Amino acid sequence: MDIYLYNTLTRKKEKFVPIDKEEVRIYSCGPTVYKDATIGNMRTNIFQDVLRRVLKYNGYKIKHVMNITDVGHLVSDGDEGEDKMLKSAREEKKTPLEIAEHYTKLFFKDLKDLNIETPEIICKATDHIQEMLEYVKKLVENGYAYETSTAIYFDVSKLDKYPILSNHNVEEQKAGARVDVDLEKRNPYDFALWIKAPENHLMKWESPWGPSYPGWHIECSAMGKKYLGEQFDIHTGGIDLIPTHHENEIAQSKGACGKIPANYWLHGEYLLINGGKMSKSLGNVYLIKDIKERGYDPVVYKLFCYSANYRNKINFTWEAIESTSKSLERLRKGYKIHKEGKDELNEEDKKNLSNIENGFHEAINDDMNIPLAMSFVWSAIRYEKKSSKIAELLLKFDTVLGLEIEKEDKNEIQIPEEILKLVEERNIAREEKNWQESDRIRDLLQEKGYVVKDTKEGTKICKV
RNA sequence: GGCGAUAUAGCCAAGUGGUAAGGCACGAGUCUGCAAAACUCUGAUCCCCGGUUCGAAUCCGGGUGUCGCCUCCA
Repeated sequence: MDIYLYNTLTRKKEKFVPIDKEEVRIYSCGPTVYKDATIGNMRTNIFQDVLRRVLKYNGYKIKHVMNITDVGHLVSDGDEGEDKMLKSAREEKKTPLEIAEHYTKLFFKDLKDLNIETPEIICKATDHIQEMLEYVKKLVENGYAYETSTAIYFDVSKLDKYPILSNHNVEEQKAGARVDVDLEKRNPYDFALWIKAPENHLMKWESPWGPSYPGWHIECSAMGKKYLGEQFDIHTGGIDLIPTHHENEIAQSKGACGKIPANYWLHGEYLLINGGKMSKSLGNVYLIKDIKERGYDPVVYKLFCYSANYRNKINFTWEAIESTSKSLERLRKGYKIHKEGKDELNEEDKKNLSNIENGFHEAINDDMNIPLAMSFVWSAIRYEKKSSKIAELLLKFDTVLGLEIEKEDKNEIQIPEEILKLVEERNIAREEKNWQESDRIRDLLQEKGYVVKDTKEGTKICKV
């Protein structure tokens, strides 16, 4: 079955044809490890993970590279300002290395919590200084870069076309150019490839231009080329990377190798908080940690992201998380019921299930239409006959969704002795039809944070 | 000001020419001593106006609203 992906380069949904028939090569722009990753960042990681899983579902092998930016990402893209790593190091009174290690660790913890697969290759910018330097030298040799008193700049006017991903008009922007113009820059859109380090700069390396450090965009070009070659299949990132980072990455590749590095450019839309932007000043920046602290399985957040297409904005509210939490619980329970189901499936059932499977496959192959795919998952869950065959199908779907559908409800385990004793007392009262006493104990349990459910299989208890 | 996105039931949302997937909530029912849970059932003609068409949520034109980017940001 063909796969279709929306390509930012052409602004169209295109049939996906990999360079290599068996292995798909993907590059994803990873985190700048100077602060906590937000749930917004994680939305992008979730979409990238779904992409991997969909490709695998279709039988492809994956070679997926993700970078860790631990140097070179400046506070301002005007190439003024401080390196983000250094700023955090100063503020937290740690070394840049400590900062990077700390936040890298937290980042991978989030990925694990969300059941996101780790890319095959994780590469740190600071481990590839030589590759980046070579890349810059190449750009200078090819006539695409020039030196100023502060940095080596990329000359965008040397390209046949500069903004090719985004539509902004360079000429018009020039007219309204900002005040803090670097007079040594030839064009307003020229960006720094390599930056000369001031005297006391913490992170710097020897180079033909003296002690210096890389610009933000060069790492992805250099590492992408090293691990995936001059041209690979898919490049992903958040939508905000389109006008600066990815535009500049393409510029660099065209200058150094004469080609656009990836055939398909996929971008994940933003997550909104209560209908607006997530920002520190509004105090609405949430982390995966916050979701856990409210007692939700982090995977709930992942399922929440599945309610909309990755190319549409999605609005985060705690109400939505609560609603999604119920959905996840029902999915997992539904799976369990099928797993233990003993119904025989006839030809008719097999045909129905085959239709569900096809519908799911078509949906995920259509530019990862997960919301539509989920409707087929629900059809399987709610299928009237209960059979382990359906459970197997659900597990197959979960290789794409990664919802840990087979995970048992934690609440049914680990109930304290004291609580179990009260439940026992209540059951005795119920047997004696002493409803007053049994209801009293039920209220007491409620106060202690537990809810009882009297099912046919006996009384069950779980945390509120 | 420039660029872009979006407007579908109470909420989230799929659907881009043939009479509206799915999830959550609400309501009804089954079950239960009651309750909860579970299960079943139930709801929209698609922002407004005009046009194209046998036929439009879906195409075209105009309008209105919301949001994002253009400075760092996934």
